[in-house]
Amino acid sequence: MPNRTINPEDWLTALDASGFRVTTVQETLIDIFAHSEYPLSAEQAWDVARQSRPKTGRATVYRMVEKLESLGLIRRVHGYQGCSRFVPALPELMMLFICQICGRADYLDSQPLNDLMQHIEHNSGHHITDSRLQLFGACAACQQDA
Amino acid sequence: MPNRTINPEDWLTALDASGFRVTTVQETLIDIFAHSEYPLSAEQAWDVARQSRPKTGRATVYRMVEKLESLGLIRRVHGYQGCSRFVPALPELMMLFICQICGRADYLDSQPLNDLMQHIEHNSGHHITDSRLQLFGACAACQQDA
DNA sequence: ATCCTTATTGATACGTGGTATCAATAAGCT
DNA sequence: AGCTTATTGATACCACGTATCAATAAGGAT
Repeated sequence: MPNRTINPEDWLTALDASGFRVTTVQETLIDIFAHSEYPLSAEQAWDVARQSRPKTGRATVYRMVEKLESLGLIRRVHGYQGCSRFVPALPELMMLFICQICGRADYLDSQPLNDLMQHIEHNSGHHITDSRLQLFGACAACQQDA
Repeated sequence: MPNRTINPEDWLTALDASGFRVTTVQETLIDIFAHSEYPLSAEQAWDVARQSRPKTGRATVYRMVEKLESLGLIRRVHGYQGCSRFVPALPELMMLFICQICGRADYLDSQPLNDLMQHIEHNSGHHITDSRLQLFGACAACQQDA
């Protein structure tokens, strides 16, 4: 799904570097999130995980999602189907486009958004520390098919 | 909270125009959402509603929230405290700034966002039908106080 | 390689936010 | 005022997520 390659090894390295133990569940779940074609909820990831690792616990999946999010490796998608799905986080690509037809996420360069934020800071007097921009519609590929 | 006046009468008119019956619960809840200083969850609105109308049912509040949202009169805030709070919707002011200190929402003119979207449509080939931009930080007033 | 410590896990129970059901109520037309 | 039917409120229910806690397994020390 991401229009840039995600390397699961990097995520394991990041966990290790943060002092966490590297376990088999983690490897399983990281693989699932890093390679998913679509935004995944914890529940969905749990289903996938149990296919290859049946005794995986539900709480463990939720814990992993929380950990990956707090480490900035995945980020929440605020979509029409709710706000409980996650995609890999790509730091320089903060804008998400979600296709309402195929469900895939496209990552967009955030520079225009940064410019917009600076403009707003200047005009409003607010100090902006974080932003969240998501776009919805029909992706280029799905428009072709229609 | 909104930097523009909300008229509860208009909401009742909108409900009526859509063929819904106008009831006392509706008036109560519309007043609550239209006049709240902060984004409100259904649960919070329920608490407030029961102060003046004790036998108000929980399901009724959820139903009203859904109705008001589907009519475009309130909109969901996707914030750090979750995604279950709502603010009055102001059609021309689609960008929300949420102050992390006082919790208030500020509505910003959407023209720069529209320009950004057009730019992205042109560059990506996607057809954008909806957008959601929220900004977080410290509002001008709260910066003064600090 | 084995032992030891302790982070991590999985099972269970629990909590919260939201929904389905359905009889009772009350809009609003006649 | 009476009738029809949308709306309501109480209850039960469900889904998603979290707390608990004994069992397991990382991974450093020996």
